[in-house]
Amino acid sequence: MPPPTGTQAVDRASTLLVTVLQADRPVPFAELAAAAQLPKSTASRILTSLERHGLVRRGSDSSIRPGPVLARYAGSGRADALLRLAQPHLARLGELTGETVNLAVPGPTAVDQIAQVDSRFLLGAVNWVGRDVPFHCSALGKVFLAYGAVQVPRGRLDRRTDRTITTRERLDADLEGVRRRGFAITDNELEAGLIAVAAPIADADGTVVAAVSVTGPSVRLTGNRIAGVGRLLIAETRAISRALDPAERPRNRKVGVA
Amino acid sequence: MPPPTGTQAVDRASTLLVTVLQADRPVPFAELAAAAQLPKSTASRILTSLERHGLVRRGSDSSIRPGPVLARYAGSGRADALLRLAQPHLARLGELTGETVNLAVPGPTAVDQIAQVDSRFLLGAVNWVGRDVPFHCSALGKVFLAYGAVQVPRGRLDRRTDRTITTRERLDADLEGVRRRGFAITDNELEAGLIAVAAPIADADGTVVAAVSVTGPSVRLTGNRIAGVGRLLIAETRAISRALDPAERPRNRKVGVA
DNA sequence: ACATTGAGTTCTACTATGTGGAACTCAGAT
DNA sequence: ATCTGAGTTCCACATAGTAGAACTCAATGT
Repeated sequence: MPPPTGTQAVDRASTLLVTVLQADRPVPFAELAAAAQLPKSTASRILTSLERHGLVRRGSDSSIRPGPVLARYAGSGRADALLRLAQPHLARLGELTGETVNLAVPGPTAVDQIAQVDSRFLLGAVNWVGRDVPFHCSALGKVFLAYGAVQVPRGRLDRRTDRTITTRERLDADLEGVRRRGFAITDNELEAGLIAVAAPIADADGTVVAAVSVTGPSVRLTGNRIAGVGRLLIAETRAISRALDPAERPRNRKVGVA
Repeated sequence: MPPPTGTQAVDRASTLLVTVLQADRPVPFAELAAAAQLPKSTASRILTSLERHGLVRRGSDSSIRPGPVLARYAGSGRADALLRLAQPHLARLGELTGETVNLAVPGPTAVDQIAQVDSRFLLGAVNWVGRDVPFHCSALGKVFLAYGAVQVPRGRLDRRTDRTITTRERLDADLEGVRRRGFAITDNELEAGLIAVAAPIADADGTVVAAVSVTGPSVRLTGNRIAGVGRLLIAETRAISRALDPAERPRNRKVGVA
């Protein structure tokens, strides 16, 4: 199912930009064009536009890196308050559990990861930036579903393992459980051997805007340990929600035409 | 002179994205479309694409804010090393001079501002994010010209005041002076009553990649004070260049196709 | 010194793609 | 219940983007 609505050029530009942003160092032009599967002429043209707007910068060796507009944005403060506020809490969860901790927000069609604290163990969840994690079979996704941050996707519920929930009724029942408990669990539903627990972060209005998860292998995250992790998660996510409260109001200041 | 090379859609998308990044809070959709001078249908379509790629996010009230990809980029470290390293030095320059301090990189056609420390006085340079500051009549621009970070623009040299340098010969002479002194000066050349002093930041190879300026009104930045500011600038920019050195090497790690 | 290769930009003819007005939907006001 | 405003979807048209080929420039080899 390719993009339903027509915007090829912008999609391509976005792909290029995202690739540059996710690479951890300047991306050589050729590699970038290849990664985006674009003929070099097209890639060149699009990058010229992005450069004009300061979104990318070409080094003297003509490798591509994030541009001044992004540096400025990243540098000074207004970068998502969420991450700054959440960071210490994520770190603490990492300390306490030793497992992989993730912060995510609801994307249009899948869970969007924002930050990750890596597991202390050798066997742990790898970094999944850019992977497509569906709502119905991830702990983070279930949190978003349970608290109405996203709608249950139309169409068939993808089966990822033999334990994946694929019917609406069973999913609804599970989500009810999430709301009762205050945290969501996925137990071998996304990938065999993988267990995750997640709890919601709400803004001042009580709207769920993000979620935090703890993920590990089923050999470590067993029975009652899950309940304990759940309790920790609730404590930390509540703290984050509280921290989020007083901020996030002002909507003054008009946008200039430059 | 509209964009010479053809890329309307990407230009429009960039404008939208930049606007969102520069606003200090979520931008209401209508305002955004207006700022970019786009019919709402077009704006909507483009934003849908940007959202698909996680570059923007639409709040429940459908105001637009930077998306998870940007939050992630901003949040975790790889945001321009330059700014992080320079920040304390800029702050110190602000302390010592009391004047407006700017960090900038060479853009394709003009000086690209990255960060600013505001003047302690009431009369000082305002924030000029997004303004078009030409190379030949700004201190920062002259630094880039003098050290070959950009070429002297073809075509007529724009006259901004009666003291603006508009001939190649006089500009070359001035740039020679910049190289001799180690810092550049603009005295009433960009705007009446405005004086700026700037010095270069070089990377490990000695290539000039950025510059720092101190800007103030001619009533305060007089004669010998300029020399003193120049000396301060050189000291701090040297320190930044040195700090920049050991980093910025690794160009391993391939870019995945996601 | 001259040919060779490779990386990136510019050119150009073709048509696929993006455009924007109008119609539509939805939510909140009156 | 009707209106108003905000945003999304639709659709016929032509503008704007596409990709191959030609071109430029630099680096490398003989």
